[in-house]
Amino acid sequence: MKSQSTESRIAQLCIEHGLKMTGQRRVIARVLSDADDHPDVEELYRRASALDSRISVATVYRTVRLLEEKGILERRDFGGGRARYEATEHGRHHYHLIDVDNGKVIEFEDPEHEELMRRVAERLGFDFVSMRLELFGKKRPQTAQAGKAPQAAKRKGAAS
Amino acid sequence: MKSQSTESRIAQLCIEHGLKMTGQRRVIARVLSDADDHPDVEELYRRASALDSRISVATVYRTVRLLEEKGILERRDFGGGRARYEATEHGRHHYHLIDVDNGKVIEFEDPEHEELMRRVAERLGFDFVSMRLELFGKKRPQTAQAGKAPQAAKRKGAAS
DNA sequence: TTACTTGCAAAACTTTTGCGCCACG
DNA sequence: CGTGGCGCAAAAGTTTTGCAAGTAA
Repeated sequence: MKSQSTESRIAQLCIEHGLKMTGQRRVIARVLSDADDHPDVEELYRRASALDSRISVATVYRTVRLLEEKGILERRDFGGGRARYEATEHGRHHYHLIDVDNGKVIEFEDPEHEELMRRVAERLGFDFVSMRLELFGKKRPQTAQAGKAPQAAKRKGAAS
Repeated sequence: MKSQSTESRIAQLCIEHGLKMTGQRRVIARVLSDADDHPDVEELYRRASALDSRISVATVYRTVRLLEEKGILERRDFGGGRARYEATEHGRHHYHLIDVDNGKVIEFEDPEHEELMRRVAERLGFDFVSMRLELFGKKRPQTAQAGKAPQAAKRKGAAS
């Protein structure tokens, strides 16, 4: 039985990967564990700073890069010029539908998908490591869904 | 019957979209039409310059951005820090498998896929605009396929 | 003609890094 | 204690932009 801990889920993974757990990493790990969206570095820095002001943005960059290399995080590009991050999922994957009119991100699942991709990788002689799937769409006018001031997505700085 | 033209395929699309066809755009359009890989701006600039030296990199940036907005090009992120471009395909889509050990990109098809994604978009109340699918994998040692000096992929500057 | 496009160079941004100090293990 | 991490500020790298001049339609 695994002893319960006060560490966040991601902090646990860091430990399992043999990383030195500094105060800063613990804070960043908690922020990442609590996030249910796709923050960029600037946003992670903002949230981490709120918990502990002794954190620099350079450390956030170094940490997300490290965690990505360890496979704990995955980097996404939703087209706002900044990389965005979310925890790697094992098993139940989800994907992203980006509304091209406002940059909003909607998550969706598609259970068959990963198995499909594993087979593709295998057919090509590769072991599956990870994947990204981004779907871009335009909200359909349609059913009693009044337009909510559709504003063109700026190129820099899209939303969650 | 469509009259045959000396314009490249992409140049034709530019015209159909009502874009003013300058000499620079024609050259860039030709380079893009001829490319069967995924060049970044620097590479496009290199190829375009070889055809006509009176082109600046700023114009390449402006042009790919314009063509992406028109839906003529699609931007890709294969993790080298620079955006890469390829012509939008209608119908027979292809996807990308990136070898995590050396950054090489392998294309593959998966005919069911687009239809699958169209249905997902529809289910969520969106019209399908485009999609990206990137698969990351590690070459399987296996069958009489001797290792070809697997060198870790640098973070900046991956290959074709 | 006239609005749009280009080249050039500077600016804007995101991300990485060198260095001296600090802290986890 | 020693190796590795941190903050700071500078550097590096990519992409955008202001402006004056040129060009397609």
